[in-house]
Amino acid sequence: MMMATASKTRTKILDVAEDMLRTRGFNAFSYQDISEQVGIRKASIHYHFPTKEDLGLALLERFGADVKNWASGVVEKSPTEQLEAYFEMTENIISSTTNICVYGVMGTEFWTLPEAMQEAFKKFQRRRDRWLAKILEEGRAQGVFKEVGTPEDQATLIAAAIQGGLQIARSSGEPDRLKSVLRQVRESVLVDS
Amino acid sequence: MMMATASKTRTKILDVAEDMLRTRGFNAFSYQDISEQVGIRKASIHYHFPTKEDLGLALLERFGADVKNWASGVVEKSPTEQLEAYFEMTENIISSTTNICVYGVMGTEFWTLPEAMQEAFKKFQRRRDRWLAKILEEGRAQGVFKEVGTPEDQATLIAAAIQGGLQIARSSGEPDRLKSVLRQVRESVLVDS
DNA sequence: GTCTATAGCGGGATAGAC
DNA sequence: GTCTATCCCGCTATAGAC
Repeated sequence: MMMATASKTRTKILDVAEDMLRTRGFNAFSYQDISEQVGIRKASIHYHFPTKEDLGLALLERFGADVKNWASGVVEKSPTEQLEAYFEMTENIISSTTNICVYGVMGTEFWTLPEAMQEAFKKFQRRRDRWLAKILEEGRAQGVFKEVGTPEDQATLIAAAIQGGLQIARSSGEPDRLKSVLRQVRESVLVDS
Repeated sequence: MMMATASKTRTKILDVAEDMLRTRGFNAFSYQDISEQVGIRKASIHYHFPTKEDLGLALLERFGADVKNWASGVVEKSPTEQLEAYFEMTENIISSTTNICVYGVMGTEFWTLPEAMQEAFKKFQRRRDRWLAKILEEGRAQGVFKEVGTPEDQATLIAAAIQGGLQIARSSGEPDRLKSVLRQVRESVLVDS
């Protein structure tokens, strides 16, 4: 498998860009912003990522790999545990107070993104939805999840609720409202909760 | 009650700005964009809204009035009918395919907005949540809604799910996924659905 | 109220030295 | 790989004529 070279500077740039993407959105940070936090001049960033679109695609690629990695780390667990692990990961996002999930940011900015990023994002999003639907099917088969509508519908609800919940939690100044969402989702999924 | 003068041009500017806010976000449209659609020069827009922050605040003020108006139009209906009316309004947003709700846009762009807009948005958002919670309480009292967690938690879930659902529906290119969300929400709220 | 003209800034991006 | 210097563009905003 081809792997993009992961120099230290390149990684640092991606780290900083990811953080700003999550707090401000893709269009609201600049090469100048990155350069200040990384400690190199903005022209140097163009060496690693010629255009901002390249940077955005690299971010999406890395997100994809991170998610895959995370999923393979919990794949042996039970459906209930996998769902709880997913909730926990969600709560970690909000713990840095200003962050929200990539899905929400790009879902909102969607029509302002370069076409290649739109396509990459669609695939990225589809993977999440399929993963969720699969977990739900397994849980239903094992009798630990409620049968409420199709697994696909339920997966969409969960993804949507978490995505919106993160936004509400951070923009209302009440981070605990994400917990409200997770409580409700849990009740709607788990048998005898 | 003080009413900002609503000249025709001013209204037209707000209409165009609202549309672009919903499709692209607050930071991703310019006075130039507005001027092209309204048919006047961009300098003229500054006569009506000296700064972009003024324009943003005017938009939020109008949203508030619109919502109030809408709510007073359904206030006599039953909780179930009010909730259905709310769902229907949501579906109307997505019918123009590229639009999403203001809550989602500003929730995402939150930390890039001028402080006055952040405050105005918080209040705007709080009103929606209180409205939803009140409907849920009434429905429970009348025995037509399920008692799942607190009304506040459930209101947050519904708001979050719809907000996220609109984003997923439009960025996945499958507008019907909003329907999935609404189906699931309906099932989680209505008794014997 | 709308216009032309322009200031002033910050954005993405490139050239070429080191 | 990183630097300085620079280009071109679009943005918000203002000045002043009409």
